[in-house]
Amino acid sequence: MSSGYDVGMTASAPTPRTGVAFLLAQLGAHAAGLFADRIAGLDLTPAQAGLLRMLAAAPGRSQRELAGDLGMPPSRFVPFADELEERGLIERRRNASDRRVYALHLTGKGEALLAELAQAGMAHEQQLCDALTDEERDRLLVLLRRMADQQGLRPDVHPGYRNLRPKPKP
Amino acid sequence: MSSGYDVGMTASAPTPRTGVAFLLAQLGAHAAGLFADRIAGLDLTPAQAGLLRMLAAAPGRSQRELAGDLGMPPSRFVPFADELEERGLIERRRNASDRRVYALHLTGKGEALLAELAQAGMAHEQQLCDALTDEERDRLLVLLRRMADQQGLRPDVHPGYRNLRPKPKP
DNA sequence: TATTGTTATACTCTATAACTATA
DNA sequence: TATAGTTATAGAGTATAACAATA
Repeated sequence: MSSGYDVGMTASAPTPRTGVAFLLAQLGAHAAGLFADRIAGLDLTPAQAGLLRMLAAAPGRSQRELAGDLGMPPSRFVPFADELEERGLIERRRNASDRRVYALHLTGKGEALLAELAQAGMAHEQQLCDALTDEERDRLLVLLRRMADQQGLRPDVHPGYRNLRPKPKP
Repeated sequence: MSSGYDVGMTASAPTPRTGVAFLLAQLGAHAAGLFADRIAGLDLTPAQAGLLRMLAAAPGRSQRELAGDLGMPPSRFVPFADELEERGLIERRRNASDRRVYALHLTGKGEALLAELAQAGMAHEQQLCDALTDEERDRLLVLLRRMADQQGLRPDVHPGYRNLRPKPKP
């Protein structure tokens, strides 16, 4: 096999499969994809789920703040929030003292969906950690938390929303 | 703080920050982003780097095969390969026995760039594992490999190419 | 007739930049 | 004048499907 070429240090590719970095990227994309598929059953995209969680954690923030945390421009946030509002999951409330801003809140229906989301999240976690014992999972958690911390990643809020869209149903 | 609502199990969001799944997605996206930034200095996108590595590991494959492994339709692969060919990094060779297919190969220049890519990959790995001792990194590697294996992820080939484009330079 | 590589087209998404209403 | 939200528009990127050459 292996026809032509071989200039000096060809060898078996750089450091791809071997390294932690590659495995993290691979597993991370895999995890995000599985999660997207799972919550598609709730008619939610990862970004929508992210907003619901953010509103539960800190209600009443402005659209611009939320858009910033989700990594999207305000202009894109508007139709994004529109859909969730039309579905009765979130609510825009005018601020009396500054009538330019909307304070965003979860509705009762939104809270209920968030509970379903929690269950989906737990099942997702189990599916992903199926190859690990409980003790191993704990040790993994410690290491990953330390890495995330040292890399300056915020404890909550957006992994790689941005480019995840729902899949068509063939 | 924390105005309105609180329907039963509101609490502090589902299982986001806590779980392995979320941390993997977060760290994975972070790692992919850092790597993209780094190799942008070599005028390469992650997908381009992926193709170079694939050609080093298994030269002479057809465009359709490669496109499939990269997760892109053949129609998209054509201009993708065109650019790399114009830059003199890869080479299309007609198959004499079946003149429909092109066998793709790295050029000498491509091999040289691959060596630079290897260095970038090693620096990337170090940057990401900065918070870990060597022993911890080894233990992490064992756990991640086992997870990836059990999840059916192929040992090499594409993490989350697809949606990673180069950034504009402001 | 089936398959490789290629081109063309139509569609989705996105960011940029105007616009309005409040301040 | 500056800022929150909104709308409009134009551009990039994509997949789908048609096409040509070869089998």
